[in-house]
Amino acid sequence: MVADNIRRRKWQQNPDAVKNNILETATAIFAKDGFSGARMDDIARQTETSKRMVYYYFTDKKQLYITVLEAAYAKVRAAENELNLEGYPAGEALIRLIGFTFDYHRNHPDFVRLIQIENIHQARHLATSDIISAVNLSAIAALERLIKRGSEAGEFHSNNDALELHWLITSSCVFNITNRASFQQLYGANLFTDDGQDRLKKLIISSIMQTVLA
Amino acid sequence: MVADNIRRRKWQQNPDAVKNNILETATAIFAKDGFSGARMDDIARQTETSKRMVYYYFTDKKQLYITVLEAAYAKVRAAENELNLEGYPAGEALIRLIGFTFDYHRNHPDFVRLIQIENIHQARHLATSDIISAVNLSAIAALERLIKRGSEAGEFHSNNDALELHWLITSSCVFNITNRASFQQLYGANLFTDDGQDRLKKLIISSIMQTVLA
Amino acid sequence: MVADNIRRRKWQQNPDAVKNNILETATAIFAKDGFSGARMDDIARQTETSKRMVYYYFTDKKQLYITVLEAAYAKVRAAENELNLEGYPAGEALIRLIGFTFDYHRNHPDFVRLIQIENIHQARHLATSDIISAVNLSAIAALERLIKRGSEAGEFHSNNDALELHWLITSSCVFNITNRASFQQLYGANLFTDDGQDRLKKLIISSIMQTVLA
Amino acid sequence: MVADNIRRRKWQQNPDAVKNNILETATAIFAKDGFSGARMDDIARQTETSKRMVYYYFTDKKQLYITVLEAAYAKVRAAENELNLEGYPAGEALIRLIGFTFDYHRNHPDFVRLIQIENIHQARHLATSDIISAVNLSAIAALERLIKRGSEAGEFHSNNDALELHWLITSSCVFNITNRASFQQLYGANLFTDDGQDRLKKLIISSIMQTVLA
DNA sequence: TATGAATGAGGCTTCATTCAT
DNA sequence: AATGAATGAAGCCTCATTCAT
Repeated sequence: MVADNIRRRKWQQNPDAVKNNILETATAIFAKDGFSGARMDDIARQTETSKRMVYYYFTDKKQLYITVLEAAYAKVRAAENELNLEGYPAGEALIRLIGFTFDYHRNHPDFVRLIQIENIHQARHLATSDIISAVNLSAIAALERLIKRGSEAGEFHSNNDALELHWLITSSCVFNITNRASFQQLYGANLFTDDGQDRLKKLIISSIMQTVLA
Repeated sequence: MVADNIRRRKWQQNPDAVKNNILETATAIFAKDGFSGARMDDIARQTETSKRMVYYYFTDKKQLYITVLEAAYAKVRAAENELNLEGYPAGEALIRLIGFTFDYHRNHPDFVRLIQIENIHQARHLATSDIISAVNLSAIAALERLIKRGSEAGEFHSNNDALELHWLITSSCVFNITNRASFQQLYGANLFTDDGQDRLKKLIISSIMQTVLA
Repeated sequence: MVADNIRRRKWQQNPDAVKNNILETATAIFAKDGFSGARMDDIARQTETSKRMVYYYFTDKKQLYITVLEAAYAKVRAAENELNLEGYPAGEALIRLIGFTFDYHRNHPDFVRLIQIENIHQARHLATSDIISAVNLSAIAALERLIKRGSEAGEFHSNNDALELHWLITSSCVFNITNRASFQQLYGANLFTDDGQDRLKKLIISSIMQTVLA
Repeated sequence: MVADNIRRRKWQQNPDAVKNNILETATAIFAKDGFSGARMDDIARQTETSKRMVYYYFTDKKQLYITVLEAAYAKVRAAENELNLEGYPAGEALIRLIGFTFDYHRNHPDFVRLIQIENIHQARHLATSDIISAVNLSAIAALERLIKRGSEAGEFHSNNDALELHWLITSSCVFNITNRASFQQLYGANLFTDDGQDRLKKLIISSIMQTVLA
């Protein structure tokens, strides 16, 4: 606002700042309006640069969208790495992982919405991104190690499947965000207050832990 | 050409058939491409009538979309009524309900996708539809009765909340459809074969039943 | 100019007139500016309809260009059919053919320019048009029959090749138009007055006839 | 990277090399895509320098194009000087000139294509170039001397006009290149094999010599 | 009720060029 | 002499919708 021109200058010759600024704006708008619904003009306008710059750095709408998607996934990985599941007994580690997953999705609704949008488009863009596969496979691998640890320690029963478990955990955590609007519309806001969310988190943890434990 | 004309004439006598035809086509296309992604031209072309008729009967894109949504919800209600949960002991009834919910979503992916799309648009259109609220509230009421029965019979513990339970059941069943594309893309198709789906269904049932049972 | 609205109405519901109007305008502009140089906006503006109509009937710039090209070729065929070479002794028929070719190109500079443009683009669009091949092969066939007649009558020597002859005739007639601008620029306008053109026509006829005659 | 820097430095010491490099690249691209079709970005990218240098040395697209055109013409002049027609009897000299013209155009398709492009743009840029006129007038002068020699020697008849003859020779030689793409597309590649080209060259020589000789 | 023709507004993208260093 | 970043103007095309019959 203050001295728009000066701010412009600041961007100039600072490609990464410009790119990040565009990416953040685009993330919000794609998450809000979907791929087709998003307008390149809107994105550009909410950016601190020009429409031309969006194309300069991201080529076209589709590339921009893919980059947004990749950046969102990269952020999850970063967060997951900080969890340090290896430092806890398997049971506790799993509880932490479920809690983290629940919270992460809750705190990053844009990320969840992007995946949802991607699914509506048959995950066509995911297909072309190596980065994204990598992120996710590493998450499964971590869970596999965790399960193995739990089984060997006698904490977990021996039939747990990492992918299925991941699916089960993710399903509720994702749904919690993706269908919040329709749920709230139909049944009121009770489940989405802080209290309600705590109850749901405990519900998920309890139902999953009982399934996993020996 | 002649055959074509005859078919055309058939429509002319039968407005409801025309409307249904348009509605079915629109359902498929909205489910496939989302609201913004769907093209009125595509819908009209895949219809057995003309574009003008689509507007004649449904006014504009938004109205058409809302009608599609309402029609989808109406179909669920019809299906649920056939379940007759009252005829079984509470535990068995709940297992049947979860199984039904899983299967129903699986068999009606377009319905699920429409709700997803609706959520991406903040359930704005749902808000305007009375039909839809009604359908859902009756589902919760049925579940409440079931839980009460289970508690009274000593089968279920006494702290189960119908809405939370509905949320938990629905979450996995919906996610199973909505995020199938991205899951498959990232982790392969194993979970989505008939076998894989059976395993997931059992997983949900088991995790939920252990949470509910006394 | 007079009652623009009324004229608009006249177009309405008269697709062929609209299409022809667009095609003529587009022919002139593509001939003048080349494919890349031509502006869809210019074409639309010089049309008696709107830009939207151009796309409605011709899909995109490329399709419009191809249609223009095909229409131009179709016109040549129509003209050639009126020549009735069969009605003259071979020698005279050939002289008429050369003269016609010279005059036709001279009178249809847009046609020639279109072919030139097409050549600059490596005749890529010609490749996709069946219509155009057909037109041209029939021209060669006619020349072949003419040569055969001339040989059998002893008028022509027996080694004439239709395709080579066609090439030789066409080369000068085409060049006369395509390189007129640069020639005139460099050597003045003398060759392109009516007199000059008559001299050139005679020169071509004489040089070719001497080559063909026995 | 290191090697790249070294190469860059080499240019820095050698402006003419940079200019030539740009000019050659630009020649090829203008010849391939026409004026409007050529992209400054493409030219710059295929260059061994940067886009900025293109503008630094050649101001803008139009100037670059004109310079390309002039450079192409300059090269023809150099070639023609090596012909030394004066050393042969007029008839033989003319045959050599036709052959040379045919071959030269065939060996310099880019040059021919540039002129073609120039003609499509009404030779507007040629108009502004003194260099180019000079080149061409000297060609006519040489032919004039040749004809005069032939007439005086009784080899040629006395009505030959240098400009018309130049036009006749050039027409086929130019057309051979400019319309090769469309010809090949429509009638196959036979005329453009080495054999085919020899036959065409002989055809031109024969048809022209018969016209010129006494 | 039905239809092919028509359309304004707005979408995405690309161009030649210039700026700050 | 050299460069990567930046840009306004203009290009092509598509959308939901309406009109005349």
